[in-house]
Amino acid sequence: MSIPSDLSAAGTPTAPARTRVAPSPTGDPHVGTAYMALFDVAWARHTGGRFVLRIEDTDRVRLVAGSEQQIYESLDWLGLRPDEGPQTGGPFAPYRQSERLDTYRPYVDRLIDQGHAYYCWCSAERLAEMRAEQQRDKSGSGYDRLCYGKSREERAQLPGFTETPVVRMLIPDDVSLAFDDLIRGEVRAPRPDDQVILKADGFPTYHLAVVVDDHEMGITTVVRGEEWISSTPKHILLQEWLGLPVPQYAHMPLLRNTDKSKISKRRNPAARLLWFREQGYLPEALRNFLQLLAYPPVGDDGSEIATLDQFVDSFDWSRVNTTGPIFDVKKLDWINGAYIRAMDPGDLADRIIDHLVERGVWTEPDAVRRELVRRATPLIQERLTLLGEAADKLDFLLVDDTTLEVDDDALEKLTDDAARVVDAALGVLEGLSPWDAETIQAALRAKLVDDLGLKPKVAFGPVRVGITGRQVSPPLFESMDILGHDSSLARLARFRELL
RNA sequence: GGCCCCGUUGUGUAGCGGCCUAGCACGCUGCCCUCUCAAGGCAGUAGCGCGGGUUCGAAUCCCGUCGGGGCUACCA
Repeated sequence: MSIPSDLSAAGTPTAPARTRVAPSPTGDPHVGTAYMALFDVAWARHTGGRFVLRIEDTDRVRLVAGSEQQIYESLDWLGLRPDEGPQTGGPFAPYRQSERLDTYRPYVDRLIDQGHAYYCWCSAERLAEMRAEQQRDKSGSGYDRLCYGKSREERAQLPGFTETPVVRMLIPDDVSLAFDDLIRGEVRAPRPDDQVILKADGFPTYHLAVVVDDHEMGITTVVRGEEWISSTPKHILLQEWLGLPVPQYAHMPLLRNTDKSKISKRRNPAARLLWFREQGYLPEALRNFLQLLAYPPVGDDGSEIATLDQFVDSFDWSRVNTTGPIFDVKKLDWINGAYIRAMDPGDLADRIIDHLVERGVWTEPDAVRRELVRRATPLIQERLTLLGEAADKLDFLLVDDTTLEVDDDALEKLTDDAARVVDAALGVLEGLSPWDAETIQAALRAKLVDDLGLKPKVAFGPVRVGITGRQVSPPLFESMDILGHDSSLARLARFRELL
């Protein structure tokens, strides 16, 4: 018998963690945000802590209206609602960086006073030229500190001057480049440039803002993507200069496109978090899938199907992989199907309706129609991968007998027996009672299979096409049951004329 | 280019020096079941990037190499 792996952890209580996810409202929310949020939630709940949402809207140029709202909605949809954030509030409000401008300025002034930061009046053009030159010479990159140690007046004499200055960090020669990572252990990062921390428009850059806000909001564990490893020394430096505690860092592996590049909306539609909802994925399934990326299964007996609670209970940073997983939706499809199969049919029917109405495929169904869908849902439940597929599978039940279209393909594939079969079926079905799946099947089987000696496949094929218009459909007899005696007969009679 | 990070079947993972003739799941293929399609059951397919060490023994440790990725913005 194996020993629970978290036995030792259970003995050493961990202090409640405060984690945060900090997306930028610069477009449709990204799957990466959900991925980070999931691990944030896992750690926060595992330790009895809190999960915070902070909106990082310091890039005024790339700001996209409405995307902040979408962030809330998609996080809620996924069941990862933050404990604190702009929409829920909390003790450290405001949770939107654009509303916290006053808090950053004093930190900047302190850094300038201490000599750790300096003004820079270099124009964008000069900076661009400088970089181009460094490219050519293959000389070291980074700001050349032209402005360092100069007053505004002194600098104004030199070319490439601009009126509105930025503030830069003065990276010392002995910056510490190594830090501890919860997932990777000791990590070494590249030597940073004299990074801008305050932009000309008065907004802080990410680097200053995260450090200040993470501190002000009491964040203890920073969970973010691997792409931030190279920036971490800057953040730690700022924390040291400012005398702030250094939080624990957990740099998650990057989700990737099939070509192994960092997942992007350009190359992968699934990079858009909203895409999953549009496609008809269940939020529980997506969450379960995300939980499997760069992390071993945590379900019973190692099952990959597992609840959030199971994930939370067994959560351990050391189990997070360092390799960036390729985001392949195939597995998600299977998981989604598994969740659909496990649902209560009534709930599933409601979800199907909601989804289809939301997508504009169906109009809001009336009571009769809704009941029809509820009755038919069990027939398609184990045949669904995505919610949206229900429309196509249920269509034949929702259409009038006279408007039911018969697939040309299905028609062509019928054998010469078809007319004979339909006639026989019509005959035996005419006065059939009671009208239920079992009786229908028994009657049809007795007549077509036993009497006419047809193979079941050949016998029921034409009936299926007549009833559903397709070669492939939900179970035939149950479908006829739901359709009712009159509709079924009407369809077969009408179909007979096509033969 | 420079600096970092990473490298187990097609994909997600297990493996933390002997239990590995490398396990599981998805996918794919075949068979069974069967009113079609699914679901389910069974079987099969395919992997430790490469080369050196260390060791009695390496997927597991070290070095190199190759490959992939990230960063290198007044974007996050």
